[in-house]
Amino acid sequence: MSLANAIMTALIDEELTGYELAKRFETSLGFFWHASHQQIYRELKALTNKQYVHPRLVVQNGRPDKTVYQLTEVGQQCLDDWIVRSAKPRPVKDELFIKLYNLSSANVNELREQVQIRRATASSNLVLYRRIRERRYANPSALSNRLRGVAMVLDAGIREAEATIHWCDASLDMMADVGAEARLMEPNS
Amino acid sequence: MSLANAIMTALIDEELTGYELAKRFETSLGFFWHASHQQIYRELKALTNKQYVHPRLVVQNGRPDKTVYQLTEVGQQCLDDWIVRSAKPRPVKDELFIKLYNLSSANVNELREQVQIRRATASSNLVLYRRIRERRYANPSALSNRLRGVAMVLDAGIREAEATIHWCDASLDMMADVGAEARLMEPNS
DNA sequence: CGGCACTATGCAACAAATTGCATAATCAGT
DNA sequence: ACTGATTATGCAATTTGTTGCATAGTGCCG
Repeated sequence: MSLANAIMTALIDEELTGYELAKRFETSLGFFWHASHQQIYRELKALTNKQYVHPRLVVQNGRPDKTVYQLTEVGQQCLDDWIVRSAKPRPVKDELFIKLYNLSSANVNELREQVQIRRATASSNLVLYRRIRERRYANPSALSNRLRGVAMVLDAGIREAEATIHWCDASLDMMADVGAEARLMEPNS
Repeated sequence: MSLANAIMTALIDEELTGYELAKRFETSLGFFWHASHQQIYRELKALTNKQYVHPRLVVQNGRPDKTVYQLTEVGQQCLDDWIVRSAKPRPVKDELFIKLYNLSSANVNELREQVQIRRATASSNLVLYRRIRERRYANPSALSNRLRGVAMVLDAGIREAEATIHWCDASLDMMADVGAEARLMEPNS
């Protein structure tokens, strides 16, 4: 149900097409909630059936027509109700952690590489988030309530990226001398 | 596929029943990957079909018999192959973030509460993780390769919990004066 | 001795998410 | 004129995850 609410959130202050929504989920909103275009189109259909959003066909010259969706009163109401209900804890699912549970001299090089990739991703996210913050959320107390919430989420992204970078560095240190312990106790290799 | 690999990881150094696996996913392993018992039983069946694990019936006196699973050679091989392949980035899915995108004077109290809950959870995780680290992973350089990997994951948990706590505190500050902005611009409320 | 929690397993139905494919138009570059 | 990227939409199949239920024995508490 969260996806439905994420979509409705994106529709609060602008009408969007499925495609544009998918774009949002690749950039801004998508930093904190991911969804593919297939999910979005499917969900939009479901939301339309429930009358939570209203589709409007926009005829275009030359290119194929498109459908923009706007949030309805009922949709807004339902979103508001959802917001005040208790949020599920963030699910923990990180493949890399499972892999690290299997750290050995045989795979340490590949795992090191994967940690480096993670670091690079976090690092470029951090640059991006910081830039956004400077441009639009530099002074939180001057923001409207809604933008303040967005600033909080952005702040979470920044802190998480920072923590990830530090963790990667510490982990790379710890992996530096893995390999000394040869596979002596595993005669079958 | 990650669930399969998480299960096989848990089976590396002990035979376990489905039930015992489910326990692991509620505690140790479960701090970093969640799975319900239904998922586990289903996956164990699939793994058995693929010959990645081998079931062994243990007849019990009095209580019903149980089935313990052990990792096979093929399973181990397949796990090893998976480990060195690139890990998917950690999926971002946090309901609370979507809710915060909708911060307003109408819901600030409920959202504040939800942030407090999040803080409390992170805080008790932190205590737990730190205790585990002190007891078993205090001196990382003395650890075997495998345990070193586990220590890294634990470290990630600790850092994430710390970052979450700090974020919650900062957010609660930011939410302190939300509400001043009345809903003057929303006449329909 | 009655009830409740825990061990132990599993089905069925459903919801959510992923993967792969398919269409079809526009626009920029070679 | 051809190629490939981008806009724009969607189906179908599969996998993954959730919810609710069902069974059945054991052991503890009052």
